[in-house]
Amino acid sequence: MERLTAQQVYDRLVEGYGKPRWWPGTPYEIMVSAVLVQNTAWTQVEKVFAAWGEPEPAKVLAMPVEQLQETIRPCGFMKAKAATIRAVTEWYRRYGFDIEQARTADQHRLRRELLGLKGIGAETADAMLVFALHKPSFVIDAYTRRFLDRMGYGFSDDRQIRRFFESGLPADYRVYGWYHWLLLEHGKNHCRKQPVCEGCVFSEVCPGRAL
DNA sequence: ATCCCGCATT
DNA sequence: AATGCAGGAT
Repeated sequence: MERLTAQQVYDRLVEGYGKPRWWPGTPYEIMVSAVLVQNTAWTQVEKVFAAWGEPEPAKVLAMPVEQLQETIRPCGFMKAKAATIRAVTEWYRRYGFDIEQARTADQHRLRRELLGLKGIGAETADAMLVFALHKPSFVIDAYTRRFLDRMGYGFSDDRQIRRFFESGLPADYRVYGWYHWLLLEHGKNHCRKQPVCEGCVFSEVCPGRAL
């Protein structure tokens, strides 16, 4: 059975969901919200920023940890996430809190540095790389895995998934970011745990379809 | 595989 | 009362 290429999947997602959106906020907000949203609904992140305003890295480092914990409480895991936000902010300080300076660094070096921070796993690191640091490092999340699994690609680990996307697309961080947003939207609307296959743009080619 | 946390939804 | 949510660490 012939499977769609990464580019064909992308084109079909655009048909289904229209022009992709982008991760909202300033680069530092994006990095902070990437931590806050871990295993947490996006509405909780919005709640935190509505009360917090725009977070500034220098102020975060000057803030007592308990205050930071209280600020992010609605997102859960407050102790762990507060420590991670501090770690990310201290990492950012190495680049003078200057996103342009950080962007001049090598992509794989940045990825290794982020993965070295406690509380930053592959998914969060890649989200930061794409949306804040503008590096083409494909974000692989639970939605992505479930979609590919249902579509019958048969990938057994994230390395294979990464190769599928990164060798099948232009190395453009914008495409990676849009793609991630589209997969997220698809996972929320159709390719859920309990799939909603009516109206899915992949329904004729998906072996996992439930019709 | 299991536990971690807070909040919305059902 | 139970489940689920842009995960990560052990």
